[in-house]
Amino acid sequence: MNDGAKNERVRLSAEDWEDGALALIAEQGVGAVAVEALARRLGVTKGSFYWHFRTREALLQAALERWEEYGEREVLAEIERIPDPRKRLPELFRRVAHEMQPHRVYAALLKALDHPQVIPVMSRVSQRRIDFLTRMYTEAGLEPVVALHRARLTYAAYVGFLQLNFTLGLPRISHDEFDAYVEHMIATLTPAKSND
Amino acid sequence: MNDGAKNERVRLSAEDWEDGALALIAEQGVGAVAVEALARRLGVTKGSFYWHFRTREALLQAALERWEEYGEREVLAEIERIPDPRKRLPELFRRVAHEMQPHRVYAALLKALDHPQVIPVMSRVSQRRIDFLTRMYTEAGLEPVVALHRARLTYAAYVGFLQLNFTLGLPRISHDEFDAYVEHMIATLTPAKSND
DNA sequence: ACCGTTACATACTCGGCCGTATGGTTGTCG
DNA sequence: CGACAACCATACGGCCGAGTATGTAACGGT
Repeated sequence: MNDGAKNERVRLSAEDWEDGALALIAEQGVGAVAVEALARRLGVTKGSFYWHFRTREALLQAALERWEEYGEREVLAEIERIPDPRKRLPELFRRVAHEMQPHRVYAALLKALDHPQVIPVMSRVSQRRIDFLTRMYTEAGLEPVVALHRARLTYAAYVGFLQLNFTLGLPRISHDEFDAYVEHMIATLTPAKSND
Repeated sequence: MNDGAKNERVRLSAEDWEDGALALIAEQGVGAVAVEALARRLGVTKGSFYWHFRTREALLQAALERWEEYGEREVLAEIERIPDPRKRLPELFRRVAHEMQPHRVYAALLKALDHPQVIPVMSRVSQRRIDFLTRMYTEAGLEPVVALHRARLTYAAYVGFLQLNFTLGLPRISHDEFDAYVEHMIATLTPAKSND
């Protein structure tokens, strides 16, 4: 079917531009998504771009929606397959902690919350994730109200961690120390095994 | 002495421009700090600006350093005067939770971490605050390593909260619910009173 | 009263980036 | 093999914001 070779002189599709935009966002932030720059990056010129998209805004919109679509999904589904509800959250934390790539886009979008286009996207994504955490905490035995607060706290810690660590480069934490930090998080934020 | 009337046609000083820049940052973000816009806001023109500063970058630099200088200071000092170490952190949390103004600049700067000038400033400020938290946790009875992790977690939660709540406007949390959230944070992150 | 310094106005240049216009090339299908 | 559509290049117009050049008004000291 559609062979997806992305190198050499093949004609581009709208999706190629969207992927390119997302790559640029991950590397240099939303502000770096300029038409001519992206065109050079893809080995073509503006003329091509304005055939696929009416405006730069349209590209950003499409790219963001594409990212929102293709986000999480697998991870959360796998977590829900774990039978013991109390083992889900620790597993989720460890899983999330050891993938770096998906976070780069999210972190870049956090830095770009002045651009009005990204706000609704980030709102929806964050809200869904907090809802998911709330469910997990509830099923792990917390009262509904407590679960909601704990979910917010957890997700805030996640967001803040992203900012502090690879946006700011706070003293390059070592790999072992990072693992210890994750375990500390689990111990602090996760309901203890013996509890009700 | 120096009458500080900021209205009407008085001559401006460099500090006035810096304060104006900080106000603009708090309201519309770092990107909104444009020379001509700021000049209009102050009732003058560019001509004035380029007398006080060599470049726009210089203004930003000065404004950021001014903010870094005039930051926290009183709050942290007051906290340290509380005799019982275990009562300090809860008090700090409640204090911080009920001031909104100082956070606006910090939140705006979080959204502006693509601008290379703000990164070192934010790094220093964040690092100092984490160090402070680490000391507080240690004095409250935590092991040094645990205290460091807990401090990072706490500060990450703070940063994340800012992003999620008045950068994104996640479902406008009510005042009462917010207080409950803060108490939940204290209960979760603060060493229990009976413990060692 | 004068004069230099401080503070500001006005009018320009210049570069970056968006968007448009138009013409050329590469496919593919009857 | 011609024709129509998909895809791209080149060239241009225009806005916006930074920075420069230069002239001018207020002030403070002597």
